[in-house]
Amino acid sequence: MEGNSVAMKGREIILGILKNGPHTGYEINDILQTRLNHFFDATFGMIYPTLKKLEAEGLVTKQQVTQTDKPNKNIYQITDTGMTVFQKALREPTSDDILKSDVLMRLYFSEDLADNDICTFLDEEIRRKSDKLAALQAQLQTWLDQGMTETQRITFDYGVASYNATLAVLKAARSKYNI
Amino acid sequence: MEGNSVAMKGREIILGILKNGPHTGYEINDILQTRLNHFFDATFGMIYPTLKKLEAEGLVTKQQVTQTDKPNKNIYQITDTGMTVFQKALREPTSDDILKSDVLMRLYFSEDLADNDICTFLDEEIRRKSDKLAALQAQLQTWLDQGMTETQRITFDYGVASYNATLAVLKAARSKYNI
DNA sequence: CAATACATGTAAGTGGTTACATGATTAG
DNA sequence: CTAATCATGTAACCACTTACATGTATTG
Repeated sequence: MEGNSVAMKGREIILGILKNGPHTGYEINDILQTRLNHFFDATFGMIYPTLKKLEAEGLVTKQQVTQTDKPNKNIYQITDTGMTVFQKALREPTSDDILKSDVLMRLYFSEDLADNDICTFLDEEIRRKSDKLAALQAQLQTWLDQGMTETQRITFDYGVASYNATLAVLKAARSKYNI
Repeated sequence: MEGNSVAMKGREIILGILKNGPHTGYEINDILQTRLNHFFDATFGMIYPTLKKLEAEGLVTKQQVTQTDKPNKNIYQITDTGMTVFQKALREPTSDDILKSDVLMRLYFSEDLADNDICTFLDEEIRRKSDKLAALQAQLQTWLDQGMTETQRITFDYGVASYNATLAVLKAARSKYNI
């Protein structure tokens, strides 16, 4: 039906982040939540087990750091093997993106719903997307200061454009209801 | 961290399609691939087992139809219990949408990639999105003729807007490379 | 005095995906 | 002769998700 390419998964994505310097699981989550949030979802429940597996496979190494004022932490660093694995994955053919929108699904099926309910859905989504757009835009300057590649800029612009375009449709739809 | 709402899954989505009339698994796939394609991914490997579970739970009933010119088929119809389950799910609080973009991921990490490789990624994605946009727009008239609700129109407009906005960013990025 | 930032992990579950298996008819 | 349309299913796998468990220091 489609090509047999396989998307980069948590494994490769964590390797990619580690490629630019050693990090803790907590920091990896932070990067994922702020800069990649509009095209990837991360949870600690995925990050820590993946880091453990990566270490067992020899793709990363762990360094334990004892801290007195804060909890102890584990700093992970990518190995040469890890680097090779990542570089190979990066060059595979790309695969289709995957979008699952619960709100669009509700709208699709909402013919027997009251206008009031539909407006609640729309309002919720407008709020959510506005917040995400604001969060993304808020850290552009920091990102630029810390070093943003040209291709990372594309991912940023993509996010902003996507949020703006979909927000416009959502708001236009919302304005047709007198509630 | 976030609300505890749970998105509608394959189960509820199939019930939703069956709510508007009986269908075979094959037809359900068709609807999903054409009208909901931009916000939901369906495969036969998910549809048939789900239909089986739904039948076991008494939410749908199966009617076997023997055909001579084509393979036999099973027509599924929603039951009253199925209807109740669906209507309840529809009224739950909505949850965040989920986007996983392999291409944006590659772009994010592509600093050590040659311009040539980046262009390949961009071209692939432009092609894919153009095709999907064309496919979506191509069946607007059929959809309107067969009966499109106002809220379904929102999901259509959302798709078109999203494709157009992201295509614009992709094309602008592509035009910066002289390849 | 509550929330947030810092920090790491496990166990159980699940909602799928991928690959395989089968096969007739029709259109180009 | 090839591809597409019609049509249904299973088995194995797996990458996560959800929920739980634990704790300090700082900020408002």
